[in-house]
Amino acid sequence: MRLTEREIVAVLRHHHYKITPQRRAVIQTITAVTSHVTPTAIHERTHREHPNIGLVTIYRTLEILARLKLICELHAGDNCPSYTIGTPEHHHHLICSGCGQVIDFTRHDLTKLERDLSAETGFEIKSHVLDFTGFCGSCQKQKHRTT
Amino acid sequence: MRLTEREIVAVLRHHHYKITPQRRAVIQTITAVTSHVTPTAIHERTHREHPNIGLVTIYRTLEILARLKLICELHAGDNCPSYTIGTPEHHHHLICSGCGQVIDFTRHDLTKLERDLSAETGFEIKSHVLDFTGFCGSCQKQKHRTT
DNA sequence: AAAGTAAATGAAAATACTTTTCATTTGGAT
DNA sequence: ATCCAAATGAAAAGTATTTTCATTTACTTT
Ligand SMILES: [Mn+2]
Ligand SMILES: [Mn+2]
Ligand SMILES: [Zn+2]
Ligand SMILES: [Zn+2]
Repeated sequence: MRLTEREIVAVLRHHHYKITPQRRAVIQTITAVTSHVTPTAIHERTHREHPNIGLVTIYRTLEILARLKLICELHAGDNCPSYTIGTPEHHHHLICSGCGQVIDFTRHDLTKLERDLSAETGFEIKSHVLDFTGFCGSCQKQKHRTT
Repeated sequence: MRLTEREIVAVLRHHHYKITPQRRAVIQTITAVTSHVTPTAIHERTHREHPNIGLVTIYRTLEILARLKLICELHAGDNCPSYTIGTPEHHHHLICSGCGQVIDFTRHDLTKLERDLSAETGFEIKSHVLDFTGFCGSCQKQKHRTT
């Protein structure tokens, strides 16, 4: 269900963005990683293979990918600075406050609520965010330990 | 339905926080304002009456109030830097991308979904965020204007 | 009422994150 | 092969937030 590097590149081409080695490298990093990661983390990973890619390029590339909805931007309560991942289709999140892991889920349809709210308030609703926060199994155990 | 300065002060007392003039001032500002505002905006407003309150104190006070769930922290997509307001009880948001206005609503119960997710993933779910984004009535009109 | 003390404050410095600027390079069209 | 707008990266600038630490103060204990 996740987009491949190929597909992402195709979308960029279609929007007349140039396919540079740097952009390819960022896309590779993102598609390779399964978790939500920060711009800095993406830079570090990409930097390994591509030693002189600048952090600025990471920011610029992420901005494009996010605008085209090719990646998912996450603003989680605590570690807010916008997070991203390689799962583009609409989904919701389950975030562990302990270890930071993020589980995506697609369950739950909010279109009815959306329609009702729209009718009541006159808003034209474009999108929504539904994120749950808590503690994953192993983080719960850790909390109960004395050491 | 919103907490009063009195009530907030009482909760702080109950948690053994000292009631300083600075904290009172911040609480006054927040309870007086009906919209979500940034730490800097809170500082500016509070500063008028209390000319030498430091921005640090605003941050520190907001952190306490948020932890005690006395204010609502908002991380909206675009203007992320954590926003706050004086409506403490659990609610959801309708955010206008045009003018930044935020409407709170309490409708929609997510406890069933929460229970299901918890059972499936083993997560102990503590809270959730449900925010809708779009354009309010007047911002839609503005978009359609030619000037 | 006075004293004592841990908590709170604010100025300044440190840190962190993100955007802007601009000279140089380069992808892809012609 | 040539051309040029788009892209890049180093550096600087702009913001946001946290830490440090000397000083003050709210509140408890006399
Ligand atoms: Mn996601
Ligand atoms: Mn709110
Ligand atoms: Zn965890
Ligand atoms: Zn609006």
